Amino acid sequence: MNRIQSIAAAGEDGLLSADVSAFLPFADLSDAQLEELMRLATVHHVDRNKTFFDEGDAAENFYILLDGYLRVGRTTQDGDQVVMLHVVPGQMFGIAKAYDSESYTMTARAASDGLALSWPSALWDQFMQDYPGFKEATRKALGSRITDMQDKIVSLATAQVEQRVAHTILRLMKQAGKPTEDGVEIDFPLTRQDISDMTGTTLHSVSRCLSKWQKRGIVRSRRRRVVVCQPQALPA
Amino acid sequence: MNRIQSIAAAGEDGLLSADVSAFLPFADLSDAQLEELMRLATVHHVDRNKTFFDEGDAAENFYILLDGYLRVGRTTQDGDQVVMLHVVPGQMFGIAKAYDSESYTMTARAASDGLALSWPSALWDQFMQDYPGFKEATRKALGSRITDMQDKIVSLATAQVEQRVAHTILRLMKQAGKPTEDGVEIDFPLTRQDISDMTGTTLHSVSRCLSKWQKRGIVRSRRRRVVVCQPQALPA
DNA sequence: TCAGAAATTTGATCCAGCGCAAATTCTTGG
DNA sequence: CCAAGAATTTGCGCTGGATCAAATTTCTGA
Repeated sequence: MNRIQSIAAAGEDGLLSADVSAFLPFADLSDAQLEELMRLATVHHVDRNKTFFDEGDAAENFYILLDGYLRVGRTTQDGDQVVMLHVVPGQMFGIAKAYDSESYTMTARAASDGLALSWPSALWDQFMQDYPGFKEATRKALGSRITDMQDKIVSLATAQVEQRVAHTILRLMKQAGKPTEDGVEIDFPLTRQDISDMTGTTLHSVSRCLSKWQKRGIVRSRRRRVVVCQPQALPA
Repeated sequence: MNRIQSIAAAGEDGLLSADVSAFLPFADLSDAQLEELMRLATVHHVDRNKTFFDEGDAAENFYILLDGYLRVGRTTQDGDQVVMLHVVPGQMFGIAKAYDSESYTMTARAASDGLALSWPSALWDQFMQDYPGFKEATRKALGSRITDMQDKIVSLATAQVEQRVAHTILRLMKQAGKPTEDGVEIDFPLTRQDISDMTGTTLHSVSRCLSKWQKRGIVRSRRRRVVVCQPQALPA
């Protein structure tokens, strides 16, 4: 049984698009280890706009995203969404255990239909010990989150709306860009409202930015889709 | 030789105000371990507004603050300071190693004259292994930083200037408040400019907030000093 | 003790971007 | 294929807060 098959078997799902052993946390494991890993895993399919977990929930599991994209963020009392980070395939999420938290501090929502594996948080310390890549991957995940959040704070504190939207588009393009004939397309459904939730502005302002840039040929966007044609022409 | 003396000896400084063994990272160590710890440590005195390290510097050391307060943040191309977090005595800082970074991502500046110990980053993994409290303290430190940064992002993305300033004052009061006859004083020099660097606004707007609140008896502030008289009366 | 620097206050003006409203376009389930 | 919902665009007026300017207060070092 090869590795992809072992995942597939665990998930009763012949169509998994990713090979978990290719992901850093579980690199360099024996087939026996991988089988054990998969035996303990739970497979989650989550439809677009549904959540894997909500802020405040007890942190019962930690996850790895196999396919799809997630928006992770908070909701304020008056209903504003604030999206703090995106998760792309191969990344861990729901890793409250990594920083001593008993419950999730954010909500993880599928931006496109999502497929993930999870393990009970009780296994966290064991994974940290047993799987060499796991500790490493955790460090890297924390590092990229912290620097992303720092960037976001600087941006919110000092940049104008246009620049914040531009930076966000560029980051998404790098994280989840797919080359097309006339530019790089962001590979999941992305509304004006989504972008405004990421940048602390309104969907109206985002729409105005995109319209302006489209007139200049910098981007091409349609409903839920954004293609970046001239990345270097985006402001600042 | 008691513990305080062992620190003092290491620093050729008879006046250290803190006992490092009382700090979580080094709790429950033997005297022999503490002496070894201190033998490897470097003592740093840093004047107000001077830095322990600057963003981009190679992360050669990690630190524990013994006395004073630090502002940790970034400077943008056009000179804006953005302060992301404060460090109070007993906390670790400069812990780039905890999240897989080769260089410091922020500048650590003394808000009041600062006293800290540092160790070479090469010792990080050894400390994580040998000192039971160290791993624990690292997790907690990462956790509180991440949640603080999340709060800050939500605040910047959704709250008005007044609320952001109020939240910041309250947080500083909790972290570094000293009771006085007519309220809780923030225990380090804090200018209007400093507060605006923390809240993504201008010193003028901060001054207007404080003036208004002072008229209502909510705060009492003078040059570089802020006393909170009625915390519950601050907006939101 | 005094001069200059640093910090604060306050007024006046202006504009980026929010809130609101309405029309339009795109998508989907029945 | 159509109806209803979802997403987007665009115009307009208003305001929170930035920017500019200047006076005042507080502190520090010579």
